[in-house]
Amino acid sequence: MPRKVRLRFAPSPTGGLHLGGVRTVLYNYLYARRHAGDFILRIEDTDQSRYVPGAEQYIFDSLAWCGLEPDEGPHVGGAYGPYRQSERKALGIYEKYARQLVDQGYAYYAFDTTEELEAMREKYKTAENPSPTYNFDLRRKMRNSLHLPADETQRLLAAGTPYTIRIRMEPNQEIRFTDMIRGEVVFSTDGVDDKVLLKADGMPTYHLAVVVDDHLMDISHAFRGEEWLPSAPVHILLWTHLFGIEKMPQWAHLPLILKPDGHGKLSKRDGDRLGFPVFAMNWTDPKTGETATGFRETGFLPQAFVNLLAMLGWNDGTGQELFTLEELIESFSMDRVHKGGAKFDYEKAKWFNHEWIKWLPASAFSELVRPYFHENPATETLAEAALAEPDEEQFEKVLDLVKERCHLLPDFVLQAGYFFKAPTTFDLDSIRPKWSEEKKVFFVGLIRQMESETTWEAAALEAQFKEMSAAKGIKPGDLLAPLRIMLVGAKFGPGVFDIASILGREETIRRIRHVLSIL
RNA sequence: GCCGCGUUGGUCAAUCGGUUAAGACGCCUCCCUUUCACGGAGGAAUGAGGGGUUCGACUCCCCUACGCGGUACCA
Repeated sequence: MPRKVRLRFAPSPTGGLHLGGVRTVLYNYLYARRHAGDFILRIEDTDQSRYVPGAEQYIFDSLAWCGLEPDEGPHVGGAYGPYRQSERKALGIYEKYARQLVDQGYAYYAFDTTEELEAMREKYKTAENPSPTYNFDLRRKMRNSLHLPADETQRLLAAGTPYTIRIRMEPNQEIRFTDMIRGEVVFSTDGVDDKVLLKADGMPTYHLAVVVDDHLMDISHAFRGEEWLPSAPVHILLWTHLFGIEKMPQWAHLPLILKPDGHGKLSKRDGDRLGFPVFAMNWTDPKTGETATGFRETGFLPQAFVNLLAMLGWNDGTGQELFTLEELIESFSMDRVHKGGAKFDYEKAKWFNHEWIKWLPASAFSELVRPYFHENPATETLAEAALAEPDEEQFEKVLDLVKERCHLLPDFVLQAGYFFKAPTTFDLDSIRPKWSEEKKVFFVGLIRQMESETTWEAAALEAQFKEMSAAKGIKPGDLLAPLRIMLVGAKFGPGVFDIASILGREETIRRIRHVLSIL
């Protein structure tokens, strides 16, 4: 029987979830769904010093916003819980395996203090080797159960001396594995240090925890960021010693998302510096109180956010760029994931959002747009009041009319705002140079005509307008611009008669009168 | 320093030994539109460098350069 496909996303609750993190979630999620498997969320909170309150909830909320919700996790439960490593530690899960490794001779006790380790690095640092590691060579000079007399080790243990458990890396061995993206990857154990497996506080490090939990949770595929590639040999050895290499999940190390300018991984600071979001949602650091803006609050549609992330490192080979989540699930495959990192391009990101706004009916996002209009100041007239609190149908009609002009949700405020609140500033400079008494007379006549108009449809309004301008011998174009500025305040927006028809008779006349009075 | 992973236009990228080296974003020109957009047509712009292998390399191999990642009792 083929193995059940099970993937996990395993973040540390240390802060906001950024682009790269969400993309890792997405690829795990897509692969799981593509193969009718399970998608699990596991919280790796083994570093108590870096734990940030609220970060875990933030992760749940971000996944929910993106529509990438796990089948199992701390907040939804599941058959493989608990899903927080701090809780699993309390159950003694990790310690048991760490002891087993010591008993088997694959790991050992190390009693070195932080100060001693620092001293060691300082002492053995040279120009050729700026960062000496605790490895097969240097461990001989340290205080551990491999090189201390047996009775001394016993004495230290009995005395309750704090210790860590380190993996014992034997030199000169080749470790290889097949990465789903990179193919065969080979390491020599010479370059790998004796990683700490169990910390002095009893918590496992990532290295031990990831192997133990992936096994216990029956994970079949593990996709993570490329920054983990160098520690893969440790994980492979652990799998070999503990559970058997044949049970190891298939690994894939995802390319990094890079800064748009310069070089390096995209970080939270780049967003502020370059003026675009890097987090899924707004994230306020509880310690500093600083808020980093999110894609959600910037006005991205979750569908667009997921879509653009998917394309950052993957494509289906056909040239298609716009995908729904369902389509992504349908066509996603790991062998089309890139090896090289991708620089994030905010302009392209906005293009994705624009495409999604154009593509979706306004009913799909009107609830997301409404809040942006709520800081509308008090209205002055009855007609305006009615516009300020439009019914859903009217509101969506307006959004559909202007959506092709909007890249981000807040753009609707400018593009649709004049429908609900009369403009307060007018581009009169575009009218005045060509303004004349004759035109004024025309508009006065237009108002009179409008007052007696029986229908209020765009087409009829336009026909009537042209008829009148012809009668006066004025080119319609010379009258259209002023009319637009009267209704909108500036030169943008859909057809003027579409606007007038939505504004309604009373409001349209009111706006024409107003501008006439200040001209 | 050492180890690992990368390198096609400004950016995202197709190509899986033979193409005039797609497409998209952005930029520019024109058309449509008596506004702004949308839409349409077109344009500028790419295989890091050097060796091989081959009848033939963007594609395979080696070297160099460059970039990135790692080198913690952080993940």
